[in-house]
Amino acid sequence: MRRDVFQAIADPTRRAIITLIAIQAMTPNALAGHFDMTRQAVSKHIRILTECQLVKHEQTGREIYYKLETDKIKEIDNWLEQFRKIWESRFDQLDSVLSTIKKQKR
Amino acid sequence: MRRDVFQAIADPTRRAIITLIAIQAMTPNALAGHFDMTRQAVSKHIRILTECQLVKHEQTGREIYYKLETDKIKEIDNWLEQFRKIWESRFDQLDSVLSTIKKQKR
DNA sequence: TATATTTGCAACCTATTGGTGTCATATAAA
DNA sequence: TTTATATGACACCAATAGGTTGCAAATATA
Repeated sequence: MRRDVFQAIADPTRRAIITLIAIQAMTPNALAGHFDMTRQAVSKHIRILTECQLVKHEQTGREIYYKLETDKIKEIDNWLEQFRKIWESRFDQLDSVLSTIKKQKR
Repeated sequence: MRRDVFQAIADPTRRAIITLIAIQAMTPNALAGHFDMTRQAVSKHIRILTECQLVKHEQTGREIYYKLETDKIKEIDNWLEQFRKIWESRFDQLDSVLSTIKKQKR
């Protein structure tokens, strides 16, 4: 089973779950109330999020509260880092200079 | 067909393609040389990347050079923005204070 | 012109994904 | 103790994803 952070955030429901629990910890039941699908389906998404450590839980009685594990979100941020160098550097400006030269040649 | 940026970067091959063309524009043939799969499979990935505008192309003769469209990468960065507020703020520190209090109670 | 190269597209196949309903278990409430 | 509630795990199913091969079209080369 391929289970990495990128695959986890690919699903819109899972991204919504992440956003919801980022604000405050929630139980699966409470989460399910926000979606047009069964509690089991939502639980399956939570399971995937848990498996790739995007989410941690805390049990109080029979209720389980899920909350966001920000460390793994940072992993996505780290991947983006390589592109920030491109779009924040002078490459973009250089690129537009080059295409201007190209246009002038025609 | 669900086709958004998050689904596009879910696949490891597509992430590798993105990284490769971020450095320099490449043809599908050249790209295929980097992977253990057929050129058609790589082309299919390129097609998906093109459909969600992560990639743009430029034809010169019979060769087509693909290059990264950084704007769409920024979309991912924008989504992460909401979490940066969490992990860069004092919430994390507050959280550790709260759990310390919790431990002392036991 | 005849041939080779680069590419995209479609048909096809299998594994995975995302949903469902059913059930067992643990805790809370009557 | 009996009943209600919250949850996870399982079997199942349809749609999708990611790979394959084969082919047609456009451009470059002999």
